[in-house]
Amino acid sequence: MKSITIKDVAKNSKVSATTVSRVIHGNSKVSPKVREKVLETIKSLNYFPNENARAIVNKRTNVIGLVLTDISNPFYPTLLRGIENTINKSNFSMILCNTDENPTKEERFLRILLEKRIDGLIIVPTGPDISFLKTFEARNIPIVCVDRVVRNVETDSVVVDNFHGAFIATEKLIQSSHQRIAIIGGNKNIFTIGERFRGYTEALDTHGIVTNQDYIKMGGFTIEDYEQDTLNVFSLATPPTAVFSAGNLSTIGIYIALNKMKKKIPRDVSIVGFDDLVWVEALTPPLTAISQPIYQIGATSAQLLLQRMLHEGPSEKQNIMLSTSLVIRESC
Amino acid sequence: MKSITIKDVAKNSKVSATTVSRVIHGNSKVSPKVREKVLETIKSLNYFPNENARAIVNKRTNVIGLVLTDISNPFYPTLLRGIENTINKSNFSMILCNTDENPTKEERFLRILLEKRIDGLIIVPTGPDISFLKTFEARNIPIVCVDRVVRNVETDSVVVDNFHGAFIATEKLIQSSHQRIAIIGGNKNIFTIGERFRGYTEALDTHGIVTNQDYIKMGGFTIEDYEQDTLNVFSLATPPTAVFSAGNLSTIGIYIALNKMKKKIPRDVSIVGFDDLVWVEALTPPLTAISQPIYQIGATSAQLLLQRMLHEGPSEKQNIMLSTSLVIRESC
DNA sequence: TTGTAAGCGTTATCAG
DNA sequence: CTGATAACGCTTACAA
Repeated sequence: MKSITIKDVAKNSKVSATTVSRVIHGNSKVSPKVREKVLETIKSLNYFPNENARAIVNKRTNVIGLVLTDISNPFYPTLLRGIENTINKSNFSMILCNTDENPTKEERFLRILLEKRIDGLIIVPTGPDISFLKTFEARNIPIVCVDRVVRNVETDSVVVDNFHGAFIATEKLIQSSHQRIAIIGGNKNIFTIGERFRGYTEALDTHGIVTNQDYIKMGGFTIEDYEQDTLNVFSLATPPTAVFSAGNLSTIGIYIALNKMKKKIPRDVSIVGFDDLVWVEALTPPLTAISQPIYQIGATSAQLLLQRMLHEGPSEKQNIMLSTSLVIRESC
Repeated sequence: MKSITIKDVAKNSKVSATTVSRVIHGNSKVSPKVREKVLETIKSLNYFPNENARAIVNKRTNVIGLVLTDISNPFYPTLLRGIENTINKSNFSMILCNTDENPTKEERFLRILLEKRIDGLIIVPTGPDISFLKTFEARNIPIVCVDRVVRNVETDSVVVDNFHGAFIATEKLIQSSHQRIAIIGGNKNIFTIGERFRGYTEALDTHGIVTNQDYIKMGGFTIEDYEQDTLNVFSLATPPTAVFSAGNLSTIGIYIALNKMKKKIPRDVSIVGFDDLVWVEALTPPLTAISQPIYQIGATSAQLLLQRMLHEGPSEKQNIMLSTSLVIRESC
């Protein structure tokens, strides 16, 4: 099954491969007649240039890698669209990899991406030290960290002010005169979650509320975990009167548990959640939530990456922090 | 900035490039000593083979294309994971493209994927006639259609029994002694939605209920559309007593609208929805829903594609239809 | 077991 | 404006 190459087009058009190549990208001068003819046979032969061959001579693949933890987390699809819509304008494609927070998987993916010679990388790193990124750096392949940062190599980055978001979320609860405020969320070792936990603690501190260790349920992973955490914390002798949900999955678990316990929101329990996703408005009552500019996070990181890949923009690394806002609904 | 190539490794190991090549994929015989030496210098030079160069000689990229409408639709992330986890085992990577139901975008992506010489394609086609797929077919690039099918080329496919799912959903409502049943959903021209609409109609027919055109709100696109549709249909002089939500976005709109109208579910209105996503259980009350084996749809299509790419399995195209099930909760 | 040389599909250089 | 020719990084006969 011989594939049609530029030579076939050349032969059929009675010109050289060079000429065909020229009409294809259209930079160089080619006589109108010849161009016409070539275009014609390209069509008739149904010829499509081989990007891999191109890549090897141009040292450029027009592909970027997107490495994130799990596209199933409702945060990511919007992020991805922000990235994709931005890079598409410059004709880049994207290879997607899900690490599931597993550094081994992550390294394997990075290796594959490197071998495919991607032009740039956008990554939500599993941890603060990704040694393989050194290899990218050494080859001058631009890296943008999103949502989390890395400390062993200097990269551009786009994150959100998780600390402040959590702070105002917790403060909102305090201002609604709550004193016994629980926090339910995932693993604190994850950068964003750690920041949110800090924000929660700081808000309590600022308002002179002593943190009750029993009200801290950090370390869940699945919705079921969060559901159980909620059940547990509200079964305490002195249960909290409010809860800050540090992530979107925990919000689901909390609502499920509270529904099962027949607790009315906000009468019995107030809630503020992190992440304002489409379905939180369908909850009863609609969730008061911290909203992140998710799409924009994606678009911004893609812009940063494009700048680097096209060698535009400043040479110093940029570290952008976008801000969050509180969307008040009826759960608090 | 010269990149390190196989020749550098060869030179530094005092062997030929051929030998290096051999130790890299490990098929051919190489003396242990030489192998050792080569491996060593590969490490010390931090050499990584160039997959593009490889691709051009092997006529194989180890990349597949995944073309879907919009990863933001909560149906897709799970589908994607089913695909990814399956192809990763065979060391394939995936380029993701979102068409937004736009045939022009779709064609552009397909062209790009073709030029990148992907080994296989998984696609949720925007419509029933995607002419560009002919080009893939002509080049023997395997295609698997997911969730929807195409009629102008023969492909493997994996779909779900949308008709039957909608049928039993509607029937469930009827069996709860509803007669005035509305349907709210997206554009009927989309294969899956059309099938669901058929299922709804057929169920009514079967049970001798005449369909009331006023109860049919098909054509929404955004959550706001569905919210408005709900508002409208329940403002009718003789409003329905139940509603079948033909998609997950419509479910969100319906709950929002019903909440606003202070309608109690299921006391005032019963609901059955299509798609059993994680958050439907957090709704009040939890949604009775048609569940699709989303992950499995993905995994199955990836398996089909792998078979073709590795030239295993039967030569006749396979058209697989997976079944749905009704998950009963409290909204009906 | 190892190496030489040709070839994969492009593009860039340099003459003409 | 057009065409040889070399080069990109790798693999695979074919020889040795």
